[in-house]
Amino acid sequence: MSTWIRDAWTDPVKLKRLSEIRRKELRQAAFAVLEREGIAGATLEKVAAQAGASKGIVLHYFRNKQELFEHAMREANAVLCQAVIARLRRAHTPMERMDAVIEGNFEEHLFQPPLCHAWLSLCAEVPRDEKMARIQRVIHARMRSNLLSGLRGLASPADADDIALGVTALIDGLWLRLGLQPGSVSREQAVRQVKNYIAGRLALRELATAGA
Amino acid sequence: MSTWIRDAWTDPVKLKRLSEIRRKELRQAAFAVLEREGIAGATLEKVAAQAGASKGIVLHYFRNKQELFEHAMREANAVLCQAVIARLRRAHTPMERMDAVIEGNFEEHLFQPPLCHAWLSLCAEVPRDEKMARIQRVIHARMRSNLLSGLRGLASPADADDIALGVTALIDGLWLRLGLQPGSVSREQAVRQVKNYIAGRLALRELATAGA
DNA sequence: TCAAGAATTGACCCATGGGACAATAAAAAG
DNA sequence: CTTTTTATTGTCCCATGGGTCAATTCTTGA
Repeated sequence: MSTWIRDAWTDPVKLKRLSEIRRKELRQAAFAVLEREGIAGATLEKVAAQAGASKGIVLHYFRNKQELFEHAMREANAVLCQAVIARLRRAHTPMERMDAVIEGNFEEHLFQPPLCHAWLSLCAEVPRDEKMARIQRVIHARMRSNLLSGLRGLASPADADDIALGVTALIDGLWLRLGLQPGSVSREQAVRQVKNYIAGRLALRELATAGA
Repeated sequence: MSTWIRDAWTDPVKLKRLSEIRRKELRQAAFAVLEREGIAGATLEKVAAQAGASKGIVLHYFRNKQELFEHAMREANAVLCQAVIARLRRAHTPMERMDAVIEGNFEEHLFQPPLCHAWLSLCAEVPRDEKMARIQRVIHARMRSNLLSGLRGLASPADADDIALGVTALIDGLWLRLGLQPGSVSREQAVRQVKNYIAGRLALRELATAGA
């Protein structure tokens, strides 16, 4: 029997067939419930029902409610992340890398109110859940690093840092807008918005150096 | 005995002395609990305890939990709003108006993680609470209008609209960042970030018209 | 000073939710 | 074909939380 360790929540491969599949189903069910009910209304029974199973099974695979939703957060993040990664692979110039991040963050089928609602509910728990906070930090760090890999070719290190912060904030803000007022911002608008932000900041930079 | 009518939820005039004061205390207590516990952990008993009263009194003043937190949202918003209004009164040029909105949104004593956490929790409920959604729309509309009152003097109507959206999103995003990683963004950074965004967008505009 | 009405409390009810567990079905291993 | 593990269920328990209510204390206006 071979040995492998992938990561904490995708471990044994042989066991994966059943055990890991169930876990994934349950994570996804948890997320779906979150979309509909929010964190306050998300109950183990509802998650079980959503997955077509019994409440007992949920607690068989996850120590408790908290752990379940932490895994749901990882799951959701993984999906979001995948979209960006895929695009990054096709990007070569710095600008292409930026665009990959931007457009990956606003993929048509992801940039939707329900996903945003669930995400919001999870974010709202971050301050009280150290594990979630850690996940959140990782997400942000990766986002930042993806952006910097492009930005470093376009601006000074200090500016790159600053612009990266602005871009992440702007992206989050646009998602929030979508969640709070579905339909108030389209995918195209969002993408354009971020691209304009970057173009504007870079233009400022040019003006400053050229005009000086 | 003087008379006043403030607004819909501060109605009866004589009753205000006691009734309205308690209501305010309870709204604030509700908000304080939200800061600590999030929406999932916010219970009527905790709110009562926070206010130094009994659970019964909470339901004496508010029909139910939902209504209580809707009022808490109004309360919080009113505070935020006041900060901007005060600064707007002292602003006269378009640019000053923009700065008033920006700096008002990042006042030192308001731009703090706990406030942000509570706010996040409320936002997470918006999709399932029509009243909250309405409050949210009002908040956003006012913010937008405040921004446009300055922006109209600085850009074309279409650009003004677009920049206003960007600014609100950026502000929200910076708040979110603060909530998710306390200490990761200072008030000064936030203000600078938004001002740079505006400057950049306006610079783009100039380049486009000048270069054409 | 007294009556009407508000403020406030604590006890109570009931539904729900998280979690433990024993019992059973299904697989896997031998 | 057994034995041992794993999957899965349904039941049970208990704490908690929202909401009602009657009873009591306070205000206040006449």
